[in-house]
Amino acid sequence: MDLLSRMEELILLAVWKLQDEAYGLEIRLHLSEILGRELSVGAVYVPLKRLKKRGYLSSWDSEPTDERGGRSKRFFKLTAKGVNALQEVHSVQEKTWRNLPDIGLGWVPA
Amino acid sequence: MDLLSRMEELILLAVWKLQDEAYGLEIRLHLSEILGRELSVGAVYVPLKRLKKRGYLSSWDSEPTDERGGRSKRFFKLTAKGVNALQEVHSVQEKTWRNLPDIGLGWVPA
DNA sequence: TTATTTGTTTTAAATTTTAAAATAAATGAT
DNA sequence: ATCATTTATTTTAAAATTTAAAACAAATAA
Repeated sequence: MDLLSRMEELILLAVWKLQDEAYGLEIRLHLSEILGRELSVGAVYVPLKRLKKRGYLSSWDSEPTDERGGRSKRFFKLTAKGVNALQEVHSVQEKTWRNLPDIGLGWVPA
Repeated sequence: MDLLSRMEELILLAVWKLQDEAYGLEIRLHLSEILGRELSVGAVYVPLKRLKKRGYLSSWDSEPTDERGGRSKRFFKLTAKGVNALQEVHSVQEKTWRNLPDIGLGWVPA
């Protein structure tokens, strides 16, 4: 089983966090804020499609809304497999970030 | 400023952890244990070289040892820039993994 | 009907990852 | 001495991922 890539992790976590508002442009906005830089549209939509194809996400298309430009949105939701994959990276992160020795370079993680 | 990729993060953390034993094959062994699967040699050496070129790592070549096959090793050490980059991904991980709502899929990170 | 807004898709280049083969330099065995 | 084995790094090419930009689609506003 392969670990999620960085972007895949960020996108799955964004879907988790955004709950009922997890669709492409909103995910992009959310992650842009967290990263402190503008993500391109493709940087989100391309991996979203891949994650769905691999069964980490499910999706459904909404009805259009009556706002200006309010097209149908494709909403995403984590699958059990998606949660599992997140659990795996989390476990690796736990292992790698724990018990780092002091090497006198000014910072040790909390 | 771009985030470290997953593999870059893992390698920098391995160098940190291994301290005086941070060279290619040892890093590979260490990460293979953590990931629970065999990493190819290139999977470690290729990013190591890139991380050095970008200034996240410094290196020095040891003298050969008197063990069977004990060639000179290239040891790596984190630079201040490397620690900084780790600090950045750590900060993003903090933000993304904190306050995830319960979505009833059987697991919420500690 | 034309412009603007919100949203998704496509595409192609750049970058990263991976596996495999090649190379290098050491000791052990015959 | 020569050959085999071991430890170690380099190179290479294919596959996969990331990214930016352009294209496309469908809605409301003017």
